[in-house]
Amino acid sequence: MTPSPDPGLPEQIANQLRDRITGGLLTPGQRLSEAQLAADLGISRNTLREVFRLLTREGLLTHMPNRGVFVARPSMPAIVDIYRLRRLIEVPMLAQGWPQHPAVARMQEAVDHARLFQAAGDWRGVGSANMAFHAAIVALGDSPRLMAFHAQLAAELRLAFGLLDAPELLHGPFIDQNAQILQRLVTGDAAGAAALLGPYLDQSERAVMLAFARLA
Amino acid sequence: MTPSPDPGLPEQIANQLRDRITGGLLTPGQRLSEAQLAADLGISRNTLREVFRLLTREGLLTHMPNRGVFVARPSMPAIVDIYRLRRLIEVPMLAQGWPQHPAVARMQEAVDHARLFQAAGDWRGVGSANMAFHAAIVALGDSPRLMAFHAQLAAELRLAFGLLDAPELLHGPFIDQNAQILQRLVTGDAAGAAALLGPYLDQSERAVMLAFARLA
DNA sequence: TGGCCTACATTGTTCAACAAAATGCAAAGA
DNA sequence: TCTTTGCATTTTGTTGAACAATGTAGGCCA
Repeated sequence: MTPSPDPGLPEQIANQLRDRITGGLLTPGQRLSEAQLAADLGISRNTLREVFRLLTREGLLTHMPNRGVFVARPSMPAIVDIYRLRRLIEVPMLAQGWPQHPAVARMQEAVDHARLFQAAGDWRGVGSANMAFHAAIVALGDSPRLMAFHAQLAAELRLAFGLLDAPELLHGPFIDQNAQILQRLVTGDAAGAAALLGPYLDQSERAVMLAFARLA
Repeated sequence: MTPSPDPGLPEQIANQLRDRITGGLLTPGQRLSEAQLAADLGISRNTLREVFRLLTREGLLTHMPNRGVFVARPSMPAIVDIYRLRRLIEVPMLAQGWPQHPAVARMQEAVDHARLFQAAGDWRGVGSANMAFHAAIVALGDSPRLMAFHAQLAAELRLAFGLLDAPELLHGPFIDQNAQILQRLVTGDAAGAAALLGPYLDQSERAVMLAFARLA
């Protein structure tokens, strides 16, 4: 996601925490104590603070002044917002996509990986491959800023996925749809591909909302 | 911009630095020494580091590992990218705008302020009012994430404005166009307003590019 | 029981120190 | 003279401890 020519320690720790959060080890709403977590991770409080800033900017943590940081709690409005923005971003980028673009290879790769993960029953892997597919769609647009923004949305969405069960319903139906979109794109029918993507995202949003409603 | 219920010290310092940068006190490409700047601002190195993280995320500073932070140098591709994203964001938000939305009042306010600043010959003020107008357009969409993203783009663009001369050419022509867009919106013609905005942004981009080319 | 007040715990910020990395300079060699 | 190697210096990266400021919890008193 990030081009990351920066093997800085805070970024490494941020990756660890990201995995813990999206992996469900940290439950949403949970408070993260600076002192204790710093000791757990073997880093200083100051460095951990920098990590918190990073993840807060990404929407994975919520920072309340003088009260501490908490694992973000995905809300219904947040999910609606994220899907609206995904439509706003991904559909035009796909529509102006061009078959020889390097990102197309990454789309193909994502489709293949998703199939492999599906065969192995690893639904979390399928979800990651799915997200990689959509990141590649945005990459078609060659806008570094838009890619970074979309990556943020994806991270926040993964947080929501993490606490939902029924991963098969969330990710399964989209493996073949991804393949269809990719096929239209490589045959030069970018408009047709984009036309598929809108309903695709609607369907995905409905699935998430349903699983989310079952929670509350 | 930021709802900012956080009067945190780093944010305050960040505002100061933002002003210094967009105000042209710091020249692009200039390196900022942690120790010296911390002493100048009367804060600790650690806190300054946090400020650097903030402004780096906003695109105003560039951070090179183990080398320090530098004032970002606006590039031609960056400007092209920013304007493309502004079109992608602002036009749809305006098109789905609705006359009773609270943000409309902020658009009106921005138009009025721009006129006042123009009368006073304060072109930098006009530029700020202009940006407030466009921020209000995005606010029509009621997406907090999109507003934050757009604010980032605006900050980066202000950096480019700061080092360009001819502010009258950059900001002057758009005062009346803002008023026209607003008028169409309040009369319920959101589509017409959006139709004006596209060419408007094209014209603005051309003006920036021209001034920028004169620099190099 | 309900509201206030005090003690405690946590965050916000600073300071001083050391390790790691990059920069600049100077000397040695071709 | 030009290049290259190595060293000293400077700057960043990270740590740990300290203190102030704020929020929280529990007990006390009416």
